[in-house]
Amino acid sequence: MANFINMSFEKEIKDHFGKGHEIYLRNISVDCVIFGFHENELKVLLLQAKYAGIWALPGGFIWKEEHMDEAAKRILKNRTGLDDIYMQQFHVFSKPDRSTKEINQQFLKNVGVEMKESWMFERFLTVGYSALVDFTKVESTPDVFSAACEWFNIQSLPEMILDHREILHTALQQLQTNLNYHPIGYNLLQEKFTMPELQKLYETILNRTLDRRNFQRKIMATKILKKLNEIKKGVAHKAPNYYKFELKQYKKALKVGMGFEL
Amino acid sequence: MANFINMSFEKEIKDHFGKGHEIYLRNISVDCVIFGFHENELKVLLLQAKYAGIWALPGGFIWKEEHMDEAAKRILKNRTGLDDIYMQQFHVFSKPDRSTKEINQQFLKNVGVEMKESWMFERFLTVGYSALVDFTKVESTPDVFSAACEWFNIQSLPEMILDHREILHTALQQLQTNLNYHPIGYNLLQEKFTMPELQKLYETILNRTLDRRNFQRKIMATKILKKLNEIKKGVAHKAPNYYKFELKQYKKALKVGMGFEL
DNA sequence: TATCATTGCGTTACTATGACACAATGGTAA
DNA sequence: TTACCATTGTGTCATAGTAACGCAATGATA
Repeated sequence: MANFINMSFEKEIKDHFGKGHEIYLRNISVDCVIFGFHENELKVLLLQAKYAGIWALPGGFIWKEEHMDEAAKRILKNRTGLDDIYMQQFHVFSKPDRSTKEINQQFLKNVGVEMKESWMFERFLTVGYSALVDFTKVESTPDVFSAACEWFNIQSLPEMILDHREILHTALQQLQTNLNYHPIGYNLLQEKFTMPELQKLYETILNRTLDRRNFQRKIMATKILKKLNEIKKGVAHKAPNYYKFELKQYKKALKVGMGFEL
Repeated sequence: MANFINMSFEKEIKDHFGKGHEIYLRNISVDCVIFGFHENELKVLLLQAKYAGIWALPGGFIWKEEHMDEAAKRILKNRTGLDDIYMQQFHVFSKPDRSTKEINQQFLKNVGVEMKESWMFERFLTVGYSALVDFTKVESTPDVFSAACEWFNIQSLPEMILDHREILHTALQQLQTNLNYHPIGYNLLQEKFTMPELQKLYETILNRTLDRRNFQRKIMATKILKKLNEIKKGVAHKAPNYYKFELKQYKKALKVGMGFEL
């Protein structure tokens, strides 16, 4: 009945539940809210728990000798294939009943593994990290506990485990707040893009419309954009110009702030 | 040689190092940056490690069934006697070398306790919390590991363990940033206060002077203050008016923001 | 060649902000 | 008693930033 792949999977699960505490810090996990932007919609990457159907944020644990930021980047890399993405911790979630004990026990039962004690049955604090990535560059890959890894529109989310809905909501709020003080878009858009595309990104995140002309004036005032000598083709109306980010100014604005409100 | 007090202390230490992991979450601690304001100076409350002389932020651990916010409040209460203070987590510090192993081993040696293994020798992530308290209401009390608990002027800090200097610095920066968007002073000042007093508080935190007249105009525009029908007496010049906070508006502004920059 | 949605650039009124002036106050010193 | 003075309360003004809106240019499509 058990084939090679299942044997390997079973061993992996046994190792993780039985010996994970030897390589990971205890009682702490990291959960990542990975935002993407596609077809004028803000998306978030979720994992579907095996045997359960319910969805969860991509998460993981911190190696005993690893910086937490590195753990978050490792998780991002494993789920999306992406490197070098700016990630930000935004909150620690610490309700006393944050335990996946029942879910994990059910999971082990379904897998056919018996285990009475496990570090995975204990309570976990989780540190929320957020990332903004290029939707088109992501090769979404489920982890060992998950059956699927998919993008969801922020407006139509599925049922999620524990407090993951709250974590996601907090990340979104923080993103909206930061929008006024920090530039955005470098990881979310293609290298060259038009002004209406950038504006749509802002409007989607803020969930409100912005005045086209004022938006352009303010963005250009920050000098984070360079107007390219190139025009979009094949549109049934006046063709918009292409822009790209001035990385130097962009990174400066990330630190110092933009100095205006939208 | 050992008297009753020392016996009790020794037992407490043995329990903490030997069995603390039975009641606390592992690998996580909480450190509190407690700000006070006195004589136009911004102060911070620090503990002096026994037998070492070096100083540290008041900190502690999270009970297995306790919300992290409650743990932070418990620590604040134990060090200051204060209840009902708004505390905010502001960052998680997670460098891989965050371990007090050597310090703790030296401490045990000084106390005369032998212990080869302890959860206290492991690496700790720490969650930074900040609080603003009324300097005059604080009854500072050292914890069991500390010889002293004292206020320090933010401008003249002593040597501090681990990354506590960095934690403090981060808290201060966050405080300065938040000042533009959230009201401050409710816990830091007496119930009634004058406009120059409030302005001094802002100036001290921001570390720059503000225009007296513009400051008044902006603060009053937020409606978080109520002008009292009372004037300060015994000053050798024009007597300033007293004000108090309108708690309802104040709390609203805490959530929504102030809507201006200083 | 006219149409049309959309873009690029510009204008105007209004509001918030920084800088500063001046009179009022009430204890202090001549 | 009176002049003095540091400090407070209130107001003004020039400027910069913001929201709201106008209009011509563009280029594929009908």
